[in-house]
Amino acid sequence: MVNKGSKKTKQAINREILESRILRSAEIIFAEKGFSGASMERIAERANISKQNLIYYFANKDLLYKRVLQETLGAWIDKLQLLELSEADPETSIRHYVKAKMQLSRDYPYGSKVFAHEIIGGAPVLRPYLVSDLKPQFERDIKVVNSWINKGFINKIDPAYFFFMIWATTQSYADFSTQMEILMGQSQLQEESYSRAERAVTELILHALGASKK
Amino acid sequence: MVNKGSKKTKQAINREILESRILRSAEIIFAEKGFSGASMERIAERANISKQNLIYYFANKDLLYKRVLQETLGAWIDKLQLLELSEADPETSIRHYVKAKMQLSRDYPYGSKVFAHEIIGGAPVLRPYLVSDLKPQFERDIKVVNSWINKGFINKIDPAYFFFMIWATTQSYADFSTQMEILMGQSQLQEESYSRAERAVTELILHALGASKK
DNA sequence: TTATATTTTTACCAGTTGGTAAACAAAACA
DNA sequence: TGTTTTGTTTACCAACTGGTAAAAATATAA
Repeated sequence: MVNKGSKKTKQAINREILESRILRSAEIIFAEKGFSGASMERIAERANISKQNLIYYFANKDLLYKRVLQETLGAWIDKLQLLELSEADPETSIRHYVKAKMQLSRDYPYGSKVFAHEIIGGAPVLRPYLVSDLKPQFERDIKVVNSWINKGFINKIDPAYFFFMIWATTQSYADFSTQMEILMGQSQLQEESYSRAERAVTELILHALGASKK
Repeated sequence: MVNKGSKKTKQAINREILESRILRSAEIIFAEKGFSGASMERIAERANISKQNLIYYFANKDLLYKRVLQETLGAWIDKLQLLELSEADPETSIRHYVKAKMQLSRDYPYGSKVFAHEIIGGAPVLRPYLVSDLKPQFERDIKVVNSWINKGFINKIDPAYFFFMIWATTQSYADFSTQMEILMGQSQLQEESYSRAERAVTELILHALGASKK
């Protein structure tokens, strides 16, 4: 009882910490094994608690999975809505957009992988969110790019293909990192290598659109 | 006994037909549910045989999974080795390369998805093949692209990023078809829509490289 | 301190699943 | 035709897994 104010009790704080520790563990296990391959036992193990204790915080696996997906999608939408494509300046807009997407791949590699598994599997859980959240945003962005085309700022190509290319390219740095590491002979994509990739991808995309000033 | 020659018995023929029917079923189920989520029961069901009968043809699930991956990777390598990037003519080479990759996405969407699940999950099974088969091919192709750069035919960018972009973009038409269908409001990517995508992707990539003659 | 709410542990189970063993059926061979 | 090889079905099970029930422990409030 009580505690109507804003002060958080020790319990509430610990709860938050533990919940986010669980979510991070779940993210990694789901990314590695997919929904079915991830066991509650292993997720709990990774979070250093018992399986039953995990179930105390997240009543069932579906719920935990949804939370992981929501957190990822939330982070993406937050970051990408901020930058609002500007009608006036394609190059700057695209630079920011690509940079933000690349940073998301770097900062949330596991969430990205869980998302990828989900979509590849037909989006059984995420479909409603894609329709209600992503689609409207997508349609707004399409309009902006169309205005660029009409003003002759960039090449004349259906904007949908343009976005698909950006998404695929940037997300592949999270989703297919394993393949990249094997091919480039690195144990992991280091910080420096990541910013080099960011620059390369940005230039490739600017050229693809014909938005580069050079 | 006997049958040292090349004539195939009815049994052998039926066996081949049934095995490929099983592999097609397995491909679809693995694509949809991932390795762990795919049950032998459901794969058998889809192939219209009993689970035990399935096990008669493929002794265990790991073996079946490996076969599905091998068939896909085999088809890819077959198609892509054929086209051998030509040192002389970047534009034609790239057009063929992109076209081949897009056709693979269209013709083997399920295999592509199984492959994606596998890589995203850390390539536990495919890693050796990536090292022994894909990496050497990759390194040969890198050299060709480098020669283009040195001759000033295309923009100066690390070829690795270039290939990652092509792969990500083309494969996304198989792997993320669900997302694309939701965003473009289509029940499936139709034939016509696919060839439009092929043209768009080709132009985007040619521009990205600065290999377009226009 | 005592009562209450929260958290953790212990014990357990029903459903699913990959796989084995063996009986049974059908085709190919001699 | 009888025999052997190949293919299919039936019966079954051990291991794993998500989840329930409830007891035990710990922290918070009065």
